[in-house]
Amino acid sequence: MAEREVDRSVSQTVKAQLALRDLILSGGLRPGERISELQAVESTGVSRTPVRMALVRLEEEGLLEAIPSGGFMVKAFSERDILDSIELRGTLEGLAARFAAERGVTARDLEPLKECLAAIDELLRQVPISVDAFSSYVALNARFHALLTELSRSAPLIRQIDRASALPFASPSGFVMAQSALPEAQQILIIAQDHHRIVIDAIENREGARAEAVMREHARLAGRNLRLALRNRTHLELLPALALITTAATI
Amino acid sequence: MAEREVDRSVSQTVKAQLALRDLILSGGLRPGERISELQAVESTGVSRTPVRMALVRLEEEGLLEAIPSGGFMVKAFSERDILDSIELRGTLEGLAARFAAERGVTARDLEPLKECLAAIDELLRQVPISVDAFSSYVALNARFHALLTELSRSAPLIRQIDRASALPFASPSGFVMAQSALPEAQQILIIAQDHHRIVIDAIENREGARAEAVMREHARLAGRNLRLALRNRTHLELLPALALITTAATI
DNA sequence: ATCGCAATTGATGTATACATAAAGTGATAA
DNA sequence: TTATCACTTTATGTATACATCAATTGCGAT
Repeated sequence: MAEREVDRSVSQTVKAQLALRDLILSGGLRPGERISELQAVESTGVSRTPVRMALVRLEEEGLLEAIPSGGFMVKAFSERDILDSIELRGTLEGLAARFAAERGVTARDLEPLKECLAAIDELLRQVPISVDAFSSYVALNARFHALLTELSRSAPLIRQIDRASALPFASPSGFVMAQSALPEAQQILIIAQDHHRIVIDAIENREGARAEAVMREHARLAGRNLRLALRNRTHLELLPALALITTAATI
Repeated sequence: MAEREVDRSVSQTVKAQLALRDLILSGGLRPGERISELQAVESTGVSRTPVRMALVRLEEEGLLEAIPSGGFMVKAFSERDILDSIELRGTLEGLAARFAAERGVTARDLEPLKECLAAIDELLRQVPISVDAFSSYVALNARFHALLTELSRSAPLIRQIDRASALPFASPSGFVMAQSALPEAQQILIIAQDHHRIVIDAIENREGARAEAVMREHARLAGRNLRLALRNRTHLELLPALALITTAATI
């Protein structure tokens, strides 16, 4: 099989999973539409077995829904679903922050978090934030959230947060890029960074309730971003997962 | 293939999943032990394809862990892992209760919940609680928690709670049976039922914070049950999932 | 013209064969 | 006696063939 130069270092299953996820998030499949395995075989270039594996994993991931009679379809999400998913993530991250505060962390544990904080501070120093700076922010923000989650030292919680953040519109950086065209952008990033600073301070001082509350509020910034982006209808193409949102307008 | 009368109404995948889950929870496989697919084929009587499907689903369920070089092994849990899983479920159920309170529910929505409440009241009226009554309680308790979760009317949250409760030791009724031999049994059930009553009252009065707090505390009863059962080492055989707990003693 | 039944088509669920990679074992050399 | 290398065995990952079930379409009867 030399029809194309495939990277044999990754398994066919992973390849199918990535290809199908991209296809779904890019809107190649409409919500509610049944995904035919044969059609998926054609799209991905792998055989049915890894395709089936990928479909099962994407269902667990939340992007697909099992059809009772068999097979899978693309899941549809309402705006409420997305806001709930964000609130859910905030609740879980709040629990992680509380665990970290209550159980205590060492100065060494906080080091990478504080480096992240400083790097974001550096980014926000430029007054008109460039698009490149937004991309850097997304990466740093994702790193900060991952480190904070690990600070809980709770494997079950880390696992659950990862699963809750798997949905792209529920992830900590899901709607940051949507801000890049908004005038409120800089203010929102400054507020978010203040949340970051506060949660670290609360954890250092072992203030569990404060750490939990601020992380909950922090997540709600993503909800504000979503509503702003939907209302202004600006740069919606920057939000890949928006193809899955079923609004009254699209029906 | 007439070697045994198999129920063809359920899929082979489901059959394999149930059989393997029972095998794991009953301690047939030791934590950390690699699950051979061929061995699983022998145990379940189905072919490799549905076995592989079942293994993937059990991994997503949290009972198995993927081995980097391929295949799966039985996951090991510490006592801390289990307590964290319970706290996690309590946090999610608390969020569900808060959603229900804040968004409001109709009297019709609460009807089945109150019937559940009354049925449990009836059960607790007998002074020495029989083992049968404990079994009935487990069923009613599971129903109450499921109904309460649905009261949130949030599909993403319901989904996440189901996933968090999939681990048997994290489920609302995971450690109830362990109480059946304890003298504190009746008191704990009375306290639990009081929590049930309070959360309904809070939801009716749209007291979101109260509903959330009481559900969090309610989940912690399961943690108390676990610690009691582990300390007394009594009727541990009633707790199927205990085979997965890696304590200092078992190493 | 419409409703119902049957047949055909196409889907998924399952089984198995094959290839590849990893792990374990044995032998040989230091 | 121990360590290393090679070989064998066995595992998983993948592909494909087959069976079964559901859905759709077409034909016939009312």
